[in-house]
Amino acid sequence: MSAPRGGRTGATRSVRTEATKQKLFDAALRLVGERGAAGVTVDEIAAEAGVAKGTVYYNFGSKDALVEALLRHGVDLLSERLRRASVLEDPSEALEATVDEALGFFAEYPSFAQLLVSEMWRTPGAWRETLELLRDDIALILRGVLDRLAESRRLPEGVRPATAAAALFGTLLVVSLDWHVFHPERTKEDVRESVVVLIRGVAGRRDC
Amino acid sequence: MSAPRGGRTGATRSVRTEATKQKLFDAALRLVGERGAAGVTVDEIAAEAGVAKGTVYYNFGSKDALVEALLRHGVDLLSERLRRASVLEDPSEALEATVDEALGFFAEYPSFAQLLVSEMWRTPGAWRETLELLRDDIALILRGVLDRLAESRRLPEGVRPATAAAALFGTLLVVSLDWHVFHPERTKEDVRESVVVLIRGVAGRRDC
DNA sequence: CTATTTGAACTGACTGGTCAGTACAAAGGA
DNA sequence: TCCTTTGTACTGACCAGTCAGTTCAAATAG
Repeated sequence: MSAPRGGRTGATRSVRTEATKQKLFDAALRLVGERGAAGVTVDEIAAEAGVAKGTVYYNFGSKDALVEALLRHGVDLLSERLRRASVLEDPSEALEATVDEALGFFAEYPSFAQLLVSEMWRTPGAWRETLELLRDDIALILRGVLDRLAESRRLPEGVRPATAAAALFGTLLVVSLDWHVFHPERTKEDVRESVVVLIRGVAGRRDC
Repeated sequence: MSAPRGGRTGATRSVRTEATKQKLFDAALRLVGERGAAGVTVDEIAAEAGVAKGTVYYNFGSKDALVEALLRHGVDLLSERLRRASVLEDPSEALEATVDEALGFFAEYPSFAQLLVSEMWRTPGAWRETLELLRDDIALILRGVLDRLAESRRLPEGVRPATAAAALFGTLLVVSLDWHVFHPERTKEDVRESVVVLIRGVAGRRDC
């Protein structure tokens, strides 16, 4: 993750800092995901991380900056995984692998899904700019898969990849959240299977 | 919409009150949708509605109660419209009409879509119970359409209506929000068309 | 090898401001 | 007459951000 700050001693510097930042990330993600950025106090985050309040400001400068770092970090992780899955040779396989990665990621970091869904479409918002970037990042990856799918005629005539990408993202996000919040008893395989079957319906091999 | 508070005098009660409540709903919906419930003050809502702060408390009792009323009111409106569309004779037509209504509703009340998306999957949350009810309300309607679709073999083998319902809701919500927030230049017809085409892909007539 | 210095990392009490909710006297309206 | 609204003033809790001071590991000096 982010390189050590401009320090001169280059070497092992900031092993401590990096650990602290990680603790703060974990704590902040959990709390902010559950109760929203505005619903959590810096004191709570610090307490949850087992760190003094000043440390938050030492490391991130402000509450907003902490949340922004959280968003970037999470999306970087997600897009990395999606990107890797999305380049599989066969477009259909790539789509399924991408869906798989997204579900896996949201299952692994449900709080991030909550944070994302609750901040992504806020209109003025402290993170407009960042969020726009992040959105484009994900959208581009999904569009890539869908474009290739369209090229090999595996998408119904007339479907716009851009719309399909938004729809796919919405589906993945909402299915994951619904699973986590309202049906935690369902297994990952079960959810995965339902979504994949569903998506094959629209983007399956056209072999009938 | 929601009946006057436990009033005794039944009759013409609250013509004025109803107007005041409506002004508060409109103002609160706009502000809360944009900045989130925690990001808006009661003073702002009162000012936006052109009403004294005390009036908010006279009519709703608390900020939380106001937001809860807002959620209920909005979902009542939405589910009413969806329900009406969902009972069309032909399942495919019912699905398309339902999609149409949902997109229309979210286009008409984008702030409600924002409020919903940012509160729906919050885990402890002041409105857990209410939101759970609301979610079931919508989910049931969508499931109804999809079940009928499955009965008439227009859904791919193995698709679970419950998952499909969540997916559909996620698609509608996210496509609407993306349209409103990131692509406001697109026309309603254009968006509608792309979604309908997309959905026909998975739930179209199996006539190949 | 021991003593001293340096500075990044961290601490937590404190401040200034914000905001939900209350109080209440004085209208206005049916 | 009673229900509703207004406007203003107030309270008490809460909270983002600050800052003077502490800790400690590594660098430097003797």
